[in-house]
Amino acid sequence: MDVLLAVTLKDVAERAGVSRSAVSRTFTEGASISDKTRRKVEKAAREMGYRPSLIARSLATNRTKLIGLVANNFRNPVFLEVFDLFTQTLQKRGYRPLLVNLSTETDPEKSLDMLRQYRVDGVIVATSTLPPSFPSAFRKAGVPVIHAFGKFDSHADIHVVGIDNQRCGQMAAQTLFDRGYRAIGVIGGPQSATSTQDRLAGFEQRLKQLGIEQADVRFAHNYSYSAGRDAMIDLMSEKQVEAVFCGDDVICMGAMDAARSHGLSIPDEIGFLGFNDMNMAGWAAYDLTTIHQPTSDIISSAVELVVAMVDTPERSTETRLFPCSIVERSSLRPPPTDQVGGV
Amino acid sequence: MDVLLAVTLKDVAERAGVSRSAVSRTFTEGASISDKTRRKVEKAAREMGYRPSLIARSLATNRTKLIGLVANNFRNPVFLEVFDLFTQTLQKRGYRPLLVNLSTETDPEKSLDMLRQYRVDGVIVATSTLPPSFPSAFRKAGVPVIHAFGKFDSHADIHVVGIDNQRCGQMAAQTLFDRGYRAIGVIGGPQSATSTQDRLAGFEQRLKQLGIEQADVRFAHNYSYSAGRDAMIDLMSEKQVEAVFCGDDVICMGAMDAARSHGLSIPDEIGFLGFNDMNMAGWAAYDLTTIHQPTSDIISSAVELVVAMVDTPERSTETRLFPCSIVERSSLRPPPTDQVGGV
DNA sequence: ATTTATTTTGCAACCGGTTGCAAAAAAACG
DNA sequence: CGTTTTTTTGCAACCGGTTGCAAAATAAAT
Repeated sequence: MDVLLAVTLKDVAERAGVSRSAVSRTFTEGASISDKTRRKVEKAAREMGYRPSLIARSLATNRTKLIGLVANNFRNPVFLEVFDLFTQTLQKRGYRPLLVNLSTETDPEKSLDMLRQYRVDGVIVATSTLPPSFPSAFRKAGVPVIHAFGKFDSHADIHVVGIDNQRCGQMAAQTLFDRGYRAIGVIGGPQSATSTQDRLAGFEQRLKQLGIEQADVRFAHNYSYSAGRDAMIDLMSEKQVEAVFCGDDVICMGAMDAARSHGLSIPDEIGFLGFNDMNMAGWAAYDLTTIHQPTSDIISSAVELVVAMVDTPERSTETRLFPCSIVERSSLRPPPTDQVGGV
Repeated sequence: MDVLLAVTLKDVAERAGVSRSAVSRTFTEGASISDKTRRKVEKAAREMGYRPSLIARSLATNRTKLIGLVANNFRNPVFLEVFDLFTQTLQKRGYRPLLVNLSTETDPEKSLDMLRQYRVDGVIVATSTLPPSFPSAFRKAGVPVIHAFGKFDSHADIHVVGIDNQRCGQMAAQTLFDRGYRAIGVIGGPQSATSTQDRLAGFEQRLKQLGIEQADVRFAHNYSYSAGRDAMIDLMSEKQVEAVFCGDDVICMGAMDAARSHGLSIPDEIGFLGFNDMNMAGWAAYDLTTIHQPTSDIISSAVELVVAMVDTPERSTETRLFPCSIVERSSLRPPPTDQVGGV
């Protein structure tokens, strides 16, 4: 049998013949302790297999080194990258992610409550499908919070790290226009998502500026292949478009397969523009031209910010936006080559 | 400004005019408390926005309600389902997952240590690419541990929940044989993964029993599309096979695309059998015939078991295996129809 | 109305650390 | 060497809860 009762500070102190404070200080960064006692303590600790209890420390210091990570979109492959990056980045800084899965939770209040009870040092809300009121609730509770992938708001009382969705929508419209597409469809993400709304707004605005017909719009009811396929089937049943701008790569893949089953070839008969540039976008079966969202920038920035807020809770609200860019593959006609001197 | 200092037990007790114990009991399941005081306390608590500190409770009860969730495979889409299910299942039972990302961690000991310091109530190690010695380390430290997707061992000192990989390998071989494939290739997952080894062993054993040529084997160096593609390119350069059994659906998709770029059509000229039956396997561009791994059974069982172990740490070691099954799609020739009375 | 059994309550110790403060020890100074 | 300054140390209180125990209050039985 093994040590079931954890060895405590007191045990080590007794063995090393010092006070409990001395042991505590040995394991506290920057505390005043002589080399001699430190060595004594470390020896005793090693021999007994002592590890300080972060729970007890948290209670005393009022810092848990836990960061809540709230998401409601577990089935979308972008979240693989998101989780991977979040966990790694937090880990590197000595923090731990406490995951909250909101995908089925009926009552977001519940999880807010849960995170508060665990006294997390901060929260990162990583979703664009929750209303800003949700992250706000944390702020009201005095918990540092970042809304990653969120909407930046004029009244902005919470930190946002993400992209300018409206500008991305404009970029999408311009891209399709430049390649000669005129009859255009859109398959957005869930209509309630702020990212969907903003991208669509930018998209339509630019189309208008360019003076072409407004796009035919559908919304996928979630970020999934089948939702994309269904939306595309619906779109095709009603209108013939030359290109489709999708609000997410997975949705786009579903839409592409729907188009193919309908006998259309990509990009000759119909073009597709995705969003996110997730890993799979490069897979040969789709080889998707898409708008790259700088996920890893967003995440490291969000982590950096939330960690900084732990020490300066009242820093003024910031919005950090990163630029998106087109990733050229083969689901759209190529851009016109700039023939110098050509007419 | 809002309440920055959290309301404590004492504050509520004073306001309600009762002792601290009374407040504590109000928030403790099954404690002895009269309805009258409970109501008084609840009223005061509500008015002050009191939420018990789980940190303090953990310290006093020696239970954190945290379950460590260790994985090293964040980029494989199966893990979307895994995370989604794990977090939800734990949440439902009042536990929280404390995520550990081992994908880049050079030293697994570090994270073990971290989890111990947080005094997690239990650990679920969800990977087949770590040696059994890793979960064992938790056990030695007196922390309940489950190895999900792990290898069940004869000397089995840790609980394993997963599948019988060897039997699955046999099933794969039999399936390919039944459909008339004779020149067969295998693209396994990473060679060091126990799941890879076991499946391969079962596969080869069955081929031998069936008296056909041994398979040509390659290993993908990780669970990724590109690793699958590379392995397939390598395989094709050396030998012409009629069908390939892949150790994972993502690997399989990479392999399929490699075959297609090589001009082969699926399933007419080459067949593919995947593993896992992840969501994407049903996507039209691949439509993969694959072996279904009952992920959700494995996960709910693992959670159930780890939670049970919190109360009975010394329950005897269990191995829980769930059956796999073939999911018929279109990447393999159809099975021979059983012509009654036929020759 | 007593006596007895049951339920509810508060006291106080404890969980395992941290930290301000003053005393003790060590180092620097004259 | 004695003094002054700096560093190290231990004491004791605290973080915010839980819980065994005995006293107090209530309910049941006689």
